[in-house]
Amino acid sequence: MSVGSTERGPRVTRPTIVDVAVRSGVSKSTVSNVIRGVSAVSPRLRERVQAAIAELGYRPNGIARQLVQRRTSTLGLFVGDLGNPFYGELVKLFERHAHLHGFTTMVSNTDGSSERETASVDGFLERRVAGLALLQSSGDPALAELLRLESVPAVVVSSHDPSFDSVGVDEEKGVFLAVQHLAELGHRRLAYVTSAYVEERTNRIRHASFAIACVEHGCEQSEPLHLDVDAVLAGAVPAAPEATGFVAANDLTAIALVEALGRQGRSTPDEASVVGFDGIALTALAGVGLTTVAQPLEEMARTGLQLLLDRVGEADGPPRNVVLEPRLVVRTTTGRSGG
Amino acid sequence: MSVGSTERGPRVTRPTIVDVAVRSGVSKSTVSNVIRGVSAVSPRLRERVQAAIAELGYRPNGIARQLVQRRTSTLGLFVGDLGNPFYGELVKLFERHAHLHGFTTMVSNTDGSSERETASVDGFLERRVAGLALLQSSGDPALAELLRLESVPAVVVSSHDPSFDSVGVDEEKGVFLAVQHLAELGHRRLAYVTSAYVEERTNRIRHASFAIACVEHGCEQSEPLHLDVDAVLAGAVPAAPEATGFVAANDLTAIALVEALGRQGRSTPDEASVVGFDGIALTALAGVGLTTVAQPLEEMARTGLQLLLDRVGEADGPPRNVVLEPRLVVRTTTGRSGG
DNA sequence: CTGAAAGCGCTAACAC
DNA sequence: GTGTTAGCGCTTTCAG
Repeated sequence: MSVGSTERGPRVTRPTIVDVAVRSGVSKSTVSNVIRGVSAVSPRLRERVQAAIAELGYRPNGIARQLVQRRTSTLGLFVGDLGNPFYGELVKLFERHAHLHGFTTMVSNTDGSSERETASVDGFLERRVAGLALLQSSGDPALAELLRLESVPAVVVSSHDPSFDSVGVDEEKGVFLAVQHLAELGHRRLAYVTSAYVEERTNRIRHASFAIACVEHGCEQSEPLHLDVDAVLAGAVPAAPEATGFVAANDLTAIALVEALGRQGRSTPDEASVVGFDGIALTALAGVGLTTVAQPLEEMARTGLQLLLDRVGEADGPPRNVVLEPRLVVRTTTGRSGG
Repeated sequence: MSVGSTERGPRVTRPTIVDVAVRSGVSKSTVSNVIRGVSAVSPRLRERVQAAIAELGYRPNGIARQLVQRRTSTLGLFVGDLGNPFYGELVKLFERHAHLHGFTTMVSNTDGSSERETASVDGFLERRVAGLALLQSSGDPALAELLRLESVPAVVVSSHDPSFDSVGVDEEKGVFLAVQHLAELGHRRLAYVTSAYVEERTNRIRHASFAIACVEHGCEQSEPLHLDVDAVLAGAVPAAPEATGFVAANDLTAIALVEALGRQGRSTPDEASVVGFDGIALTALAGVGLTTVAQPLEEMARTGLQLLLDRVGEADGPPRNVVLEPRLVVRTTTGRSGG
């Protein structure tokens, strides 16, 4: 028989539903009924129970509930780098919506490592999460295979994956907008720039889209550049291709590129134009003024959660892949070719 | 009697420890023993059990385990704004260390709202988190009172709170370094700048420290400025005091300030010098080159987790408050007064 | 070294 | 309406 402390305040063992039942002179079920607000309980009893709950400082044990219900209201989130404001913002929005639906989120920062991913999946699965959201993943096929095997609801957010439910922007369109913008400004020689801060699959599709868009706009493609962002942060001055227009795989890479070009004496937008991808709010500020292809973060988070909750709610059927529209935001890192 | 599916692959009901026991012809306890790796189990049985586990694709149910053990290995994290890279980075580091210690983290983004905080505490408490980390909090005394009442281990990270275990930087020292730097550059008229993106308690202490440091360095204080960062992001041109040196309450505010000053035709560092606080990596890039007071994030996360785990491990005693050293990072938003 | 049995705190039939 | 009962899947004495 559990006792708990009769007084509120620091306690060793928390009061249980039985304590509440005893104190209010009713059965466990009645207490349970008032807690859950189901099946009519007479006002008198309800009041007594609520009083006992307040006096005891009782809090339902969610663990026990989850065990008996054989389901949790916990979602597992994978993100590559929370230090990237794009993902920080995305996690924040996703968590906000999840909270609105009564779900709590567990976060795993994977640093893009598939070992870390796998380890976290194990943890999440043992904790019986209701579903998983991959805000950024290593793309390791073993992960997809594992999730399918375990048949846990999962959604890919901010990227595309035909084998999962997913929501992301129209990558081709986004890159197209960037190239079109540069072409209209008179740039004829363009270069694609990526870095370790870009998810590999995303990088591939953006790069491919870049190549296509260049052809469509009659632009010449320079050698693509793989920028070492950390080195730039540390003060290095990496070489960059001789293009006048640059399309970066994401904003983080773009601002590092602007910095790197600056150190070579190639200032934006006079000597070079740079377009980013993501739409990080910060990039609007402090001399950055990055021209970029913005993703509809809010809508992405909302849609991603919805897709996931649909699956959690047993929805069946083939994967649904939602494609959102990107938007070009012109600021000050792009200008007419040749000044 | 639970059955589960005998084949691996999509399943409705997962195999339990009983399924494993039956399949390997041993008792539940023996299976439990091999899972937990405790109490010597004969190699033969262990092998049989492990084979059954693999064949069934069995995964221990953490929920059941947590229930019977009456404790979880889950930590609750409060953060005001994950979109602020400072906190994104902090959460990432904290989660990393927690993971290393076998803990999983649940995140709640509070937007500094104490209602949201309270709602999340309820959720966390029902889920019986082992401990709570406040990476940023509204400072609402009701929250502190609630946590004390519930006697849940808690730690405040990146800020100070005598009523909790906490780890943060020496705020006075940090602001002192900023003011000293400006004074040495010949600035005699200084202004303190804050915004809605600064935790209130942190703001108060930094502002107070600023006042003291100004006196110590014989500087004049202009009217403090409360900057509307979102308005700046949206393109507004807010007025700023006539000082030549500015100390911002954090980096986000600082870069918005640099931008706002720029729009008034007061470029940094020529017409005005700005010092931030936090040390967000991004501020090193792309024309920002923010001079700032950097906080030792990694050490903060590590120490914070350690303090928390000590409490989770029943450690008793008065609150421990760890104070870390801030470091001035001079970049390009500060220069000699008058050019 | 292995197994049987008693719960952890709660929900969800099913009786009363 | 309200109480009784049988578990959810696991750990943990305690016998054998």
